[in-house]
Amino acid sequence: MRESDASGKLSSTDHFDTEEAFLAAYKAQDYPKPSVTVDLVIFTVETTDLKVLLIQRGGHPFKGAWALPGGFVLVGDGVKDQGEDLEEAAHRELEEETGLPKGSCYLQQFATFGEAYRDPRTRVISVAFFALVRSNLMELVVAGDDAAAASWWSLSELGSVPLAFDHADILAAAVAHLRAQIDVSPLAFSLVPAMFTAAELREVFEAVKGVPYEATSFHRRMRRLIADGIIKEARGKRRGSGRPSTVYQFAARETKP
Amino acid sequence: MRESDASGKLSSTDHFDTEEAFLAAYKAQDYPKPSVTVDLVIFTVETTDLKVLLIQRGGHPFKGAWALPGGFVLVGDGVKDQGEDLEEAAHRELEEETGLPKGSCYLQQFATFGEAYRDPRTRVISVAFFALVRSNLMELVVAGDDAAAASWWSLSELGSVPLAFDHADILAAAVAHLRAQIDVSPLAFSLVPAMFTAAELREVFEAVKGVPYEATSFHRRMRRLIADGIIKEARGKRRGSGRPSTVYQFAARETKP
DNA sequence: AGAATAGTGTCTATCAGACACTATGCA
DNA sequence: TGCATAGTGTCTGATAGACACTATTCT
Repeated sequence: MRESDASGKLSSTDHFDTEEAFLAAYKAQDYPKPSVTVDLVIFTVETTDLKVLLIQRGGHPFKGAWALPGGFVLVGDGVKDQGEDLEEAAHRELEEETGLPKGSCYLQQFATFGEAYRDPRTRVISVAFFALVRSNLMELVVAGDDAAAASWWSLSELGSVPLAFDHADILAAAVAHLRAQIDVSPLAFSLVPAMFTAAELREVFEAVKGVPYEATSFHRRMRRLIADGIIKEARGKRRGSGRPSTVYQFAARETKP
Repeated sequence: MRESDASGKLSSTDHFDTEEAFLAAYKAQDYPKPSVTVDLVIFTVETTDLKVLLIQRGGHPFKGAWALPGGFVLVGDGVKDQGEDLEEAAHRELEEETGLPKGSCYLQQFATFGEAYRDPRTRVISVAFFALVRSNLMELVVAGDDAAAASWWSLSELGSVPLAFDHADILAAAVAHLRAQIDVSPLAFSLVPAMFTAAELREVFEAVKGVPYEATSFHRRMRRLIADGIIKEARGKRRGSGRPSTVYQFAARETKP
């Protein structure tokens, strides 16, 4: 079956001697293709709560329902111009929906959702990304150039809100990925401001994992992060209602002397 | 931009009162769409070596080069018939390429590769899966109904073999996912026969991680797996050139009494 | 008996939770 | 001085590596 035009390769090509000759003669066939979108699960942490940005749909289907931001991957004409990379599409949608420019947020693909009939209109395959917005940037998020409303939702209050399409599944998968990765990756540093205290970093872990962390064990963790060169102390102290706290910064950029 | 037909939603829909009315009137638009394929990284472990199944391409582009098995996702007409799920497509390709029926192998999506120009012909977005073949089933793998050669390659010998398309990247990502997940998931039990010894399971970990494991610590791990109800002892002993070894089996199906 | 493989006991190092304790600011 | 928050010291329990030791089969 693979060698047939319908499911194997794009066309019968064995009679071309060189790859150049083949490509020059190649014409894209017109078999049915799915639409491909990127969907974004945009996270932030505010007051020990993990929050996600949703938009309210203005049109059918699922008119009025809340949904993940997203949009189509632009593929050009598919031959001379193959369009934008998936990451480019995700960054473009992130900026369109939130106003946050590329580079201000961590963005990572985590799964692809392509079940038949997940969109009632036509076959749509959606590559899902999660974005991490530092808590101090959360305020800057505007509704985008979209007429629809955009707002931050706590995960806890989302239990009773039906989301459009299979977006509840996508959101659940994103949370699972974030929870699994935060202990073995520097993801947490993308959810705190560039300068942060031990308590702020701990609150990020608590919000993501949904369980309290021992402040004392967490200080040990901070000391190990310093010993390993992952973070370092920054100048100054953060003053609050008690003893001023040490301020840290992520050190990954300075590890190369 | 999202509200325009080209990049926002599939069509302007705000003038429909109900979702049913909208769907009845909906016609798929004809914007450029990418081709979508599934690619398979099929792993097995033989004699402490992690191996992957590759096929040799019979046509351009990359004629003669070794590549991951894969093929197009069938999407029907995209409206009344939206075609097969991504997992179905992966299972279908696995059976076509190896003769291994659905259910005999573990299959999991791990990433999607959609960079522009990764296929010189046209825009192709590929959802990558890895499959785990039990070592005792490895022999049953036939070349499939494809004329091209299929053979198992050790990861170590693949360093000098250039793969087609971006398949070297896909393979590297698959190995990274497998390595990261094997310690925190039951994946290893899909790489050994249904009945296995401690040494066989240990060899799977060694092959996947690429480092030797202490046999003594590994026995402790077996005892904990039994205590946690993950595995259980099977009847009989495996006889070899030394003391016969205990035989174990995965217990996940029997945890519910 | 000796080789070969399976499996245990025990010491040690590492790390997390628990909790008592000290440190340093503010009102 | 009392309160609030930051941060340390230390005990305990769980787990991995190292290694000496025992167990069971084959030749």
